[in-house]
Amino acid sequence: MASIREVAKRAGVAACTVSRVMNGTASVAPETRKKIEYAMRELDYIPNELARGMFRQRAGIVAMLVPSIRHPFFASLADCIENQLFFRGYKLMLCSTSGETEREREYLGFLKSNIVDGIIMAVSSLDREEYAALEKPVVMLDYYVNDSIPLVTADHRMGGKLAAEEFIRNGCRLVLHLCDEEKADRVVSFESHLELERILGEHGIESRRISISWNSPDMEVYTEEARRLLREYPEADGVMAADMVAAAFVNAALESGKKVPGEFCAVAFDGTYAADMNGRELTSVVQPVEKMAEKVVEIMARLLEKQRPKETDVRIPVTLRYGKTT
Amino acid sequence: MASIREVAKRAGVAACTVSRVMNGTASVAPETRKKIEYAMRELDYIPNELARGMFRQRAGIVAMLVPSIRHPFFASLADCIENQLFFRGYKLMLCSTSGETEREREYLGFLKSNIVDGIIMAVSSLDREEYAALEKPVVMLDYYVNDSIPLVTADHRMGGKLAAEEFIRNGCRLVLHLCDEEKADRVVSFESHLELERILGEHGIESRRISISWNSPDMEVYTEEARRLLREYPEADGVMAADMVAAAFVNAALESGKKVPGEFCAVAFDGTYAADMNGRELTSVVQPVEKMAEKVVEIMARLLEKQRPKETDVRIPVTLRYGKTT
DNA sequence: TTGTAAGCGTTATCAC
DNA sequence: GTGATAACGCTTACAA
Repeated sequence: MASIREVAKRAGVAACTVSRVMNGTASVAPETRKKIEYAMRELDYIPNELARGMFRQRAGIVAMLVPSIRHPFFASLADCIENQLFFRGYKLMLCSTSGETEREREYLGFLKSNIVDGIIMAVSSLDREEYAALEKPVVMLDYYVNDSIPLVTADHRMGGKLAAEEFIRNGCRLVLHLCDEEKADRVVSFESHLELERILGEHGIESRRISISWNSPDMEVYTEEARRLLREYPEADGVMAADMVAAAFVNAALESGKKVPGEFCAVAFDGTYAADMNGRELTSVVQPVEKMAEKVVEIMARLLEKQRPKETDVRIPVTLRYGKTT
Repeated sequence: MASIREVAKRAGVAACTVSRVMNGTASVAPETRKKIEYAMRELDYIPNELARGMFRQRAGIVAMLVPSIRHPFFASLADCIENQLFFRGYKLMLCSTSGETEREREYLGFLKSNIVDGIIMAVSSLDREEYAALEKPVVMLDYYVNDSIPLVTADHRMGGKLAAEEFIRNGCRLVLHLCDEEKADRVVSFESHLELERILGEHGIESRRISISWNSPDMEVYTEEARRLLREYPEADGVMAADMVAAAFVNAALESGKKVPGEFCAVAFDGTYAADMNGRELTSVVQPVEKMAEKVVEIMARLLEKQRPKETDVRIPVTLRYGKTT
């Protein structure tokens, strides 16, 4: 691997001049430039980004922490984010915590080690203090830390409202809604559940909040759980849950002879391709993944350039997409 | 960010002694060690990996190139690979080419720029020569380049055989099978199609090979295409395709009043969670993602350590999982 | 056991 | 317009 000095020697100039040609940081005589460009081509010279990064103290890499890459929602989001980062010249390091707190912590350490320049958090199992202490570019998805750490999230309250209204329109009497475990009350997405409960309550409709872990998406597990819950709540006639879980419920309901819709309604939360996979497309609250990715990366880019982000609390409207389950 | 020199100054020693403590590269007097460890803690010192990488000429990062992160198969594979890399102290940079050749080429450049130490290719739209010219750790999934670039792949021939036998058992007469575009004949996965055709042919069963692009998985597109093809081949009574595509076919077939199975059979290739999402789980040829990831990373790790890999052509057996579509 | 000095490959500063 | 020189933070001879 040719170094800048070898190129310089070959072109009969000093290393810094080669650098100037590459970066256009100063004017170089046309003739000198020619010689240098020739030498570069001849040696098939490619600058060493590791050395550049070392000098500038930046790696050009942004990490994204997710519970599991396989999860359709995070996979979709990661895809969009990678794309946005790419256009701005950053690379994506994708880190799967598998729901392990220790692993999340280890990944966070990448910031201090200068392995990455910033982190996008699509997972959050630590205490606020730990995130607050990072003092480096961090953008949270779905988890409020404090006013100085930007937050981007879908408008979950609105999602809960849209779902509730749909259940009401469908005349449901008992709606199950599944959220992510105990820590649920720390994330913004929990608002959809609160809002759902509130509105349904106002209309005299019952609801049951149920915890489920979805660190690693597995239809078999979900389906088994859905069957169990439908046995436990035989009068349930509605469910709100993440795409795959909602799909599992629809399958289980059909299995047990219920009509969907009619006797059982489902509203999928997220609205990724997973909500479409079922023969009957699921009615879903769609998180605008693309737009979220744009916002996240826009903010991250500003932070990386040491600028203050334009917004630090972005709530992006969701929409209700009508499918065949309500 | 404290540097090693600051730690050294604080502990009243030279920088190299601090380095020795961190890396255990030489014996250090217990007392000195104490002082250094104390200073490190006091300054909250974390070594700068960028500088370390620069010295060792390695980033500690492996890139994986995929057509789309969202695709269930690649998402699953990436998840396992990230996990395997993590245990060996490497990080994963996930790169989505979106099917664009130029973008693939740009990502490959990461090797020469020292941005990553190795690349795992789950995509391949370039000519063999370009891969052969890389001269750095590269492991191919599903695409044979030459004997010196290791290849890991599921045994697609076996997959084709298993699928064919299943169609035969089901008494199918015309089987559609969908593969990825023109370049299809360059990847090992194409063998499943050849084998399917061969065996079906031997049994006097017709088959049609159909090209489809799946760079970005989209159920709507697939379903529309499935409907169209079922209209074009009304006598079709079997299909082999990637999970999501197979699911789309099952949905379309049911829509058009066919019984599944009975009048129409489907064998999904891949067997990710996507094959389970449909209420009727799809009969599928399961690629052992976990095992593939293990092999890939094992080989990559050896290459990164400048050792010769134990195997350079790994074909991992697939299995047939019985679902409700045959 | 420890320190000095050089170097990894790049770029910025300051002369000339 | 160009070249020396130093610096980014770390590690490894080589010396002491």
